[in-house]
Amino acid sequence: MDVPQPPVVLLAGPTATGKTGLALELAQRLDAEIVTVDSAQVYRGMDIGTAKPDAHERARVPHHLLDIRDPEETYNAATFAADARACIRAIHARGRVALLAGGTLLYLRALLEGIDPMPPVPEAVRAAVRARLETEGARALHEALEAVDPAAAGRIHPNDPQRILRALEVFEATGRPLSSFQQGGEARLPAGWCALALWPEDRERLRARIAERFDAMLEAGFVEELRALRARPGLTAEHPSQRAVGYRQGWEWLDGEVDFATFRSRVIAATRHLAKRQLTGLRRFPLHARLPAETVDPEQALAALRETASR
RNA sequence: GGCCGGGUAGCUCAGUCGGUAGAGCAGGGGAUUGAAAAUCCCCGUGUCGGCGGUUCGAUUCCGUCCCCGGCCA
Repeated sequence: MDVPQPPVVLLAGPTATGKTGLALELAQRLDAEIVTVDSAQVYRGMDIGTAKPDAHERARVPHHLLDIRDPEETYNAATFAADARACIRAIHARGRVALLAGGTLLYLRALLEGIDPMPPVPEAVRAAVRARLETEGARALHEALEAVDPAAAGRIHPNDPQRILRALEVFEATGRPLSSFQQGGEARLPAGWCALALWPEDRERLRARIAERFDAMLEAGFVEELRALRARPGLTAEHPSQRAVGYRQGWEWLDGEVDFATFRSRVIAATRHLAKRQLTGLRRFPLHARLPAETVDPEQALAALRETASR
C-alpha cells in the first residue's frame, strides 16, 4: 500500500457473515496478525460450534486469544481488554498490523473505553448472593439493591438477575456501590484505528446462511464435540462456556429434554437472535465503514482502509 | 355417503354464558461497565373458513356449503 497502514484494523460483524474468511484474506495482504474478539472461541475444546478458524487457517496467519481457557474456567471483558492490549503491543513490536476480528462487542468496548478498575469479588461472596437470588428471587434482590445503590438499581431492570447479582456482589465485597466505580465513558476509536463491519443487508439471506452453517457444523462432527464436553467430569450446563449458542441447546438435547429436530431448530433460532443483538450493538458502535456481507470483498475492505488512513 | 372432531395472528393453540379476541413460538426494535454466544425490556386488526338466518348486535347460537383429520360404510 502506498498510504500508511493503520496499525490497528478492526473487523466486526454479526455471526455467520464471513468474518473469519475475510480476516484471513486481509491479514495476508496487510501483513497482519489476528486478535480474535470472541467470548466463546477462547475456550479449548469448543471448535466446531464456535466456528473457530481451523489448524490450516491458523497456520496461514497467526491468531491470538483462541484456546486460552478450559471450558470449566470463566473469561471476562476486563481480562480480554488486558490480553488484547498486550497482544497488540507485541504485534506492533514485530512491526506488523494488528487485525482485531470478532463480534463480542462488550469486549471491544472494554478495550476501547477501558473498563473501570474494580477489586475482584471473592467466590464466597458471589456464591452467597447467588444463593439469595435462588431463594428470594430477582425482584427482592432488586429492592435490596435499591437500598444500597439506587443509581445502579435505577439502571437495572427488576427482572434482570445477572446485573442485579453483579451490582449486589460488588457492594457486598467492597462496601461500595457498583455505580461508584463506574465513571462512564464513550467508545471512541483511537487514532490509527480503522473499524469496519460486515453488514448483512438481507436478513433472509443471513437466516438461510445460519441454517446452512449449522447443518455443516453437524456434518463436521459437532455432536461428537458436545459429547466430549459432556464427558468432562467437572463441566456442567451451568458453566458460562456452556451457555454459548449451540452448546446450551446441545446439553438440553443430550439430557433428553428435547428431540433432535427441536435441538436443531432451537440452535438456529438462537443464532438468529444473536445476530440480531449483535446488529443492534453495532449500530451504535463507532465504525468507519459497513461492508456488505452478501458480497464479502477484500478489495472493498482495502479501499475502505485506504480512505480511512488518508483522513 | 354417514357420524365425530377441527378450521381464530407467519406457526401451535386458548377464548368469547352473544357486545368484533390473546398466549407461546417465529419476526422487528431497544438496553447493555468484570458470565455478553450472556442477561433483560418493548412491539399483536387478525374477512375468528364462506354464505345465509335469528338478534339492537354473531367470531360466539341456528342452517347450509367448503376444507382438513379420524372412525364407519
